[in-house]
Order: sequence, then structure tokens, then C-alpha cells
Amino acid sequence: MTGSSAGDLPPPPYRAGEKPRRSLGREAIAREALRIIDAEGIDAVSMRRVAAAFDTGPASLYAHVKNKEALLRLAFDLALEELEPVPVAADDWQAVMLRWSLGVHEMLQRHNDIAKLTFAHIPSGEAMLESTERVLGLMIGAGVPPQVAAWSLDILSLYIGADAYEGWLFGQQFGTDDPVEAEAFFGGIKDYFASLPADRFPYIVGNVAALMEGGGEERFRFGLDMFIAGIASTITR
Amino acid sequence: MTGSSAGDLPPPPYRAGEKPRRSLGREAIAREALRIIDAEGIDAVSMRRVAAAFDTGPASLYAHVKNKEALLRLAFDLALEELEPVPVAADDWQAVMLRWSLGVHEMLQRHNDIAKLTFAHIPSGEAMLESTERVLGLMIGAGVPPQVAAWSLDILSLYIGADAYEGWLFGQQFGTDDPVEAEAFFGGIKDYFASLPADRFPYIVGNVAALMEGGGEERFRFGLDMFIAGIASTITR
DNA sequence: CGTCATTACGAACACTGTTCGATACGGAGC
DNA sequence: GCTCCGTATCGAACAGTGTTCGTAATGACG
Repeated sequence: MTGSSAGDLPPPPYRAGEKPRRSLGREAIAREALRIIDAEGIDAVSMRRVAAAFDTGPASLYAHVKNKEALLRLAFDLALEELEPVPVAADDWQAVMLRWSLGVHEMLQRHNDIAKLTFAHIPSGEAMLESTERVLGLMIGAGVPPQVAAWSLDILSLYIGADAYEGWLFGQQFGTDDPVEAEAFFGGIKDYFASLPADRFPYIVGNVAALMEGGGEERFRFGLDMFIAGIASTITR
Repeated sequence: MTGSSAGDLPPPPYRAGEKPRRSLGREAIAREALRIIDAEGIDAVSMRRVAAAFDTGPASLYAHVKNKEALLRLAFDLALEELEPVPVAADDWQAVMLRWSLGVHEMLQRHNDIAKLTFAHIPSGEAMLESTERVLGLMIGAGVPPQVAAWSLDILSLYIGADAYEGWLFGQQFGTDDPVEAEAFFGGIKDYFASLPADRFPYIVGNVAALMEGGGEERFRFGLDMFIAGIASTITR
């Protein structure tokens, strides 16, 4: 792994004023937070819990991190760094965009409910900036109007994060590891839909299967494909 | 300690003289929670706060509501009820869908950060069921494959909720009422983008305006239009 | 040596959601 | 009239939370 605190780039706005003090502090703390997120989820991250990993109290963290919110953002940035960079020489922007989206989605799923931190995150961190730059360039180069390209990137990020978060919430409702209970949960919803009066809700009752099937990766892929196709349709030639 | 009967302490604190006992019922509690959400946001809703509106303690609520989570869901369902029903006689499904989406979006924005409760909510409540039934019927009737229609409704709901939530978060970052601070916030991001090395990030630096402009209603409408057009393109004839 | 900013951290504050146990009350049965 | 019971009420407390304060230790610089 390269130097983790490479500093060619200006620091993101929320880090303005923080000192790049050399101490085993900030990065180690953020990494511990990410570890807890992976193992037990965001709600398990508390200042006391993180501090306990260093055999100290919560007050010790505030010398390195302004907030709990800042700590979580740091942990999120850490997770962002493990995204594969978008290949430089690629030219098929639709394939690149699809692949990049799936990569982000997978990364979010790898880190438990970290998708919750996705919202309202201005892209920051080198990896994210480079991906944005590359995909933006590919789209504009292919003839997508810049405004459309910019908005599309926003919406795409929103969609990826929201789907990953919803997916986690769904997996939370039943034990993901217990297929029996999972079936009971899904079966319950299914039965509820099916039990509706068919004269008032004919389409719901008649399409219970379609409403329930493929709620996971398949649906995500469908939305992705349709969205990318929509972007492509804005190219005027 | 048995000291409770040490002296003649006859006055029952709450029942003294008059009966301030409000009709503490489930609906009243949920309505108060929604009122607090509207006024100060979800994080301001605490059991003590809600209970205080009825001049009592938090324990009193648990006779009517299982959880704080259940309380919030009740409040959310209350907000859902104020959605206008989808007109029965409509036939242009794209117009209906657009109008319905905008209506939901507006409702979410009316209720502060209530969009946070959108995720992983299986459509429940009569209003939501009827909307689902109607829009589903319109799409399928127009030739949209049932699976596409079902997925589209899911994704559409996800998009509406996520955009509303992100919009609230953005409005939270700066005081919505203080345009000076707002400008400072946006200016900060803008400057950060603009300060990136132009040789490494030419497209970001060259499209700062497009990346920042119209982050609100305009972008939401754009995504909506594109998504609906995408659904329409799946109709085979 | 002293100076001084940075880091460490015990203690405390003001909260949070939730549970327990003891009350009070409205009706049903006698 | 009366007891009896299930429900409603709610003070008190528990185990947490994020954060601040004051103080002690640390280490670089002159």
C-alpha cells in the first residue's frame, strides 16, 4: 500500500484547520471505527467503544477527531480508498460506468451498513475524485451534455447508496444467515399482499410474484441499466 | 427503604385537585411526534419530549406504543395519509406517475427530515396501497412488463425518498435562513473543486458550474423524467 | 534549564431509550 | 354497597450516549 497520507491535494473543506499531526492517532482511530462498522454496524460505534480499543477513555479521541460525525466520515473515506480506480485507457463509457457502479455497490455491501454515510457526501478523497474525473470525462467526451453528465453522476451515486442502504435494512429485518426466518419474513409480506381484496387491488394481488422477486442484485442491475441507457439517449448527434 | 409512609404525604402529585389527564392515546401520541418532526426534526423526537407534551413521563407512552421505532413509523404513516390519491380515471400513466412522484416528494419536504423514515418501508397504509395499485395498473395496462413495472415502482420510491433526504441534509449543512453562510458553504465547495490541479482533473475543474448548479428541484425533475422515459422504452409493441 | 503547544485522560454533565414496581381507575360480577 | 382485575399511569432508576472541562504528561525548541 502506498503512503496512506499522501498530501499532493489540498485537504477537503471539512479538514480545513486540522493539523496533520504525526501521531498514531487519527488514522488508527478511523481504522478502528471502520473495523467496528464492519463487525457490528455503525450504531455499535461509540466514542467509548473506539477509545476502549486503545485502552483509554472517550476524551482522548477528541484530540484527533473533532466529532463523532467527523470520525465516521474518516472511516467512510477509508472505505472509499479501497475502490479500484477507473481504467484510464477505457473508451466505452457505458461499460465503465456500469462496472464502476457495481464496484461501489459491492464495496458498500462489504462494509455492513456503511451506505448510511453515503448521503450528502461531496465526493472527496483521491480515489473518488479520480473516478469522478474519469467518468465525467468519458461521458462528456462521448457527447453527453455537461449538465446532464454532472447531474447523472449525482443521481447515480444517490441510487447506489440508497439501494445499498435499503438492501442492508432488508437484510437486517431477518437474520441474513437464517434462510428459514428469511423465508418467514418474505412469506409474511407475500401473504399480506395476496390477502388483499382482489376486487380493490387486482394488480397488486395479480403480480405478487413480480413485486417480491429479485429484490436484490437483479433489481439494482435493472435500474442501473435503465439509467445508463437514459443518459445515452441524451447524446445529440 | 420503607420511608414512603414516613409522614402523611397525601397529595398524589398528578391527581391533586384536577385531572389534567389528556386522552393519551396512540393517535394523539403519533400526532405529537409528527408535530415535533415538523418543527425540529426527527432527532428532536424523544420519548421524554413527546411525553412532556402530555405532562407526564416517558414510561406512560409505552402502554400505547411498543417502541420509539414504532412511534416514528406511526408518525410517518400519519404523514402518508395526507397524500392526494391518484385519480381513478386517468389514462396517461407517465403524467400520473410524474405527478404522483412530485406529490410524494413535496410531502416529504413539508415534513422536515421525515424522508429518513422512507427506507425499507414496505408500502403500508391504505393511501399508499391504492397509489401502488393504480400506478401499477396504469403501467401494465400500457404495456409495461409486470416485472419492470414492479421494479420501477420500487426504484422510484427509493429515488424519491433518497433525494428528499439528501436535500434535507444539504439544507442542514448551512442555515437555510442565512444566505451568507449558505454562500460560504457552497463557495467553499466550489473553491475546493476549482482549486484542484487542472492538469489532473480537467473535467471537474472545467465543469464546476455544472457540478454545483441546480442541485435541488431541477436535478430531481431531470432524474424523474429520464427514469420515466426509461420505463416507457421497455414497452414492446 | 525553561516555555509552550500538543496530547492524554478521569470525571462529570446533560441527555437518550427502556424497564420495574407501585399506584390509580373503570367496569364486571356478586 | 362491594371486591376483583386488567389496563393505564408514571416516578425512579439503569445502562448507555456525545461532549466538555480541568489537569497532568509529553516532547520539541531555544
